[in-house]
Amino acid sequence: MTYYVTTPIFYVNGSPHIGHAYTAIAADVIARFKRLDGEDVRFLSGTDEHGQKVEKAARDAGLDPQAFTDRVSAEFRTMLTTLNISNDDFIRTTEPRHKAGATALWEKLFAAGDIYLGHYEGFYAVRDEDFYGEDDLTTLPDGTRIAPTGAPVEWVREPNYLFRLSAYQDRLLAHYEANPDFVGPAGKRNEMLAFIRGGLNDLSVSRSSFRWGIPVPNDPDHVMYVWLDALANYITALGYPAEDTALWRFWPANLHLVGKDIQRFHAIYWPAFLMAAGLPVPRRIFAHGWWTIDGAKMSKSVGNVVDPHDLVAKYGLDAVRFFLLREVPFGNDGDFSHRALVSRFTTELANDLGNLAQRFLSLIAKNCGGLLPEAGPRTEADSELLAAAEALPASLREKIDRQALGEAIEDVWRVIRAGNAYIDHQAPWALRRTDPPRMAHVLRVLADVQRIIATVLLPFMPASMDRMLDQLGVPADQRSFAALSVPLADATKLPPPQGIFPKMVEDTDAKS
RNA sequence: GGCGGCGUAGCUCAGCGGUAGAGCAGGGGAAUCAUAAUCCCUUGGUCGGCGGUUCAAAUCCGUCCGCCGCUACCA
Repeated sequence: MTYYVTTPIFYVNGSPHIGHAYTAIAADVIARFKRLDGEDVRFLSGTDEHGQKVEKAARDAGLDPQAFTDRVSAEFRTMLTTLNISNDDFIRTTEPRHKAGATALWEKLFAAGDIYLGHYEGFYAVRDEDFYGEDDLTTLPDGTRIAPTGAPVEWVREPNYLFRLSAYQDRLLAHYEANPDFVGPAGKRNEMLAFIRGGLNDLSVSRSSFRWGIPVPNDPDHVMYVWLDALANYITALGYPAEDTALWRFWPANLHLVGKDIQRFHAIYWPAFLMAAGLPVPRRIFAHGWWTIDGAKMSKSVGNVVDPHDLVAKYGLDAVRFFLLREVPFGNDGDFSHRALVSRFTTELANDLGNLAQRFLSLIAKNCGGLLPEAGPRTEADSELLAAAEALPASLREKIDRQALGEAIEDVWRVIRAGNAYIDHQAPWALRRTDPPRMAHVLRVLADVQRIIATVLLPFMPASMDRMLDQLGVPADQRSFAALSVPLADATKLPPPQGIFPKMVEDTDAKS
């Protein structure tokens, strides 16, 4: 089975922050999980590089738009590398393949009669080069209206191409009805439905007030409005309009992962564009929440914007990946703080998971000559623990399929806690005297359980769990769910145990 | 204003018709293999207020209070 998962393409008018990192990590976990589960996976990320804001940001930076986007796009690529994101492709909307595909999509919609020449009108602030809604405006005592920025606005009317969104209201509703899982989380789905039921207006899909965009076919005065351009990336990266290529098998996407602020574009406009183009729509769109920092909204003016590179440098990549997905039910908003991260790391990674491995591995090293012990007859307690571990791949699959990443981690932790209880109750250090074969068996049960734990956690913490599997003597080509059915060879030589998650040393003088 | 959601132990949350649960934090004990890490037991809640339906309500309905989201062209 194919599985196609995407991040949004990141808008290059600013540098990467924790929000971008969050989307990328979550999508990466899902992509890695599906690969581990034997699926044929395509994982796409990229950058969204057109539009007035980019044009302006480039001008402010004293660069031409292409040079500017080259630079910022590279920052996002670097972020993905830093975060160990396993995307198969990275698309930029300024690439020829994208421009060609987006142009083809436009032509298709135009030919179908769903794009027509009309006009867009609204309150426009020349100083801000931006349109404003009536609700945003303030009327001064002398009757002039001003934007929130203080800039005076005027009513302008601009010729524009419009997309016949209104014609798709019923088809969208029917699709939502027939596919209850089309949009997640459920609350967001209701918002989308309410929006559609409220009536859809046609959508302006071109602009003539700036130049930095893909030219509208046969009308060079216009460029495509950024959303039509941007959303098309999900198919242009598969080679659209060519539908006979090897990559096209991945369409429709299984999952568009997005931030909650851009959900409407993905859950309403994008399916309508696809319907108009005669293409199947994505199977699911899931919106995740936002992070506050120490309880405060992240903003440039407050100066609390978190740079992913700084986080990784300070805490280590897998600690960050784990924290972001563990701390909060996926889909909810969360709060990031040093204290919370360190607490999660210490109790769950160091004490629960890391220490469990260290406990039985050091016993194997000392009492079994560092060789993986043989299994013996099972007691009820053995079977119970093993069964709980063996159930993990299936239970995680179900949770990953509804993007319940936090619940998936919780499932694993239940087994980890059971593992710590098991080793305490079995007390292999006492069996060493009284019943050495039973001791060997207990240690083997723990090794087998830990192997499953480390395997199912690979998508979340790839580098750390690879090291844990090294410690368990699992060959590099035996790290998949399918491989779990093949037991490790008895007497496999294990390397000397080494802590995977050494505790973070708190800087007691952090203020200086 | 309209539509929707939430309010459960100190904290973060699960439960969504059958007389309250998890993790963390707090208290007591055990063990000593281990990153002084673990395990066992335990304190703690009139499940936002008030009414109603029901043999039975965090769980359904109404209402009030308090938060939050969406309400179109702004990634």
